[in-house]
Amino acid sequence: MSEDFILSDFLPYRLAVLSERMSRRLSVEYGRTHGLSVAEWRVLVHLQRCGQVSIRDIHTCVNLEKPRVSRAVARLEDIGLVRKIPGETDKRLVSISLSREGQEALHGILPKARDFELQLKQSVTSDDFARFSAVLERLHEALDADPEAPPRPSIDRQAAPKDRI
Amino acid sequence: MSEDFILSDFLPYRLAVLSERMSRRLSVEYGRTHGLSVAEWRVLVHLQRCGQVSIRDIHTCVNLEKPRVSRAVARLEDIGLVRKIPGETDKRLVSISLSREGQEALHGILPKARDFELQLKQSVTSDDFARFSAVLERLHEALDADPEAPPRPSIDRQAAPKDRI
DNA sequence: TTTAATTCGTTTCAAATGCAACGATGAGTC
DNA sequence: GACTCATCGTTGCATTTGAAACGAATTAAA
Repeated sequence: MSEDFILSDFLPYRLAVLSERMSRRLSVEYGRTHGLSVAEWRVLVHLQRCGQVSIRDIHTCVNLEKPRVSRAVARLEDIGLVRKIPGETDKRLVSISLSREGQEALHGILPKARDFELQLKQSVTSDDFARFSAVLERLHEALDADPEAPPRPSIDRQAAPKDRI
Repeated sequence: MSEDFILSDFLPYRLAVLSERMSRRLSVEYGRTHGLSVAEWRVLVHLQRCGQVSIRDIHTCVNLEKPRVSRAVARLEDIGLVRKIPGETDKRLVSISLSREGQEALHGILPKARDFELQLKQSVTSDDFARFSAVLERLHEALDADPEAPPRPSIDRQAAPKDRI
């Protein structure tokens, strides 16, 4: 009976294993040196790129649940890496941005993150990596077409100077 | 200043997002219909392939922390999908295996899992997928060489008939 | 304007998580 | 055997998690 199902050949599992391994290795960099969690790391990086944003914006851009973002931002504010000021026009919104300390923390971490990614990328040819990326995109598209699949996070666009909160 | 770091281009993040999305979609199948968690799903599949195994074996094969495996197995036993009998020779070990109900549950789920994977794979050519797999392997190897990275899970080998607990 | 419906961020609460420690068993050494 | 050390699975416990509910603020509809 053709019942054999090999977990280690199963695509979702394989991706999960590699991803968890990679994330855990990366978290050593920002965790041990700065005591940051994955969520906090993502928030910082997003802010570095997008400037002044709302909780909602972070939520939709970095694939984190809203409460998780809220808590991560709260903690980052406690640590002093982030500023949180009430929205001007819309008082529901909160305007979040990097503090100088936050920028400095990122300066300390980003190079290591880059190095780590580079080390990974260098294990394959750039052509292979490009094809690899294309496959990732195709897999996303396959999920996009599946009504049961959760939505794909938005692209983290640099906010246009006038488009900021 | 070349400080721009684009999260959505960052390999670990990209893998995490795709993986989370895929796992979440998949969990709809076994979660909604059978009330299973990711850990429980992995345990069942591993048992289906490897027969009679210990907690330790599951732990090293399916990339789950030991307590998580222990609890997943305990719950699966409560539900009746799994048998748990004390080890014969070594009384520390526990021999875990699928019950008939567990096998039937898998019969209900595995086809859907296969379909889902097939749907994903069909979005790229088989050649592209093979290259993709090769890159995954190379990335694992890069992590293998990194002393800070967590170990890669063991391959889930079908236990030789005589090698079982 | 008043009312209803939405959106934003936070909080609540129950469940999941994972590290560390534990008791129990087994293996190695003397 | 007695003693130490390692391994197995479980449990304690503090933290994290996320779905749902919430109040506040805004928008849409009546």
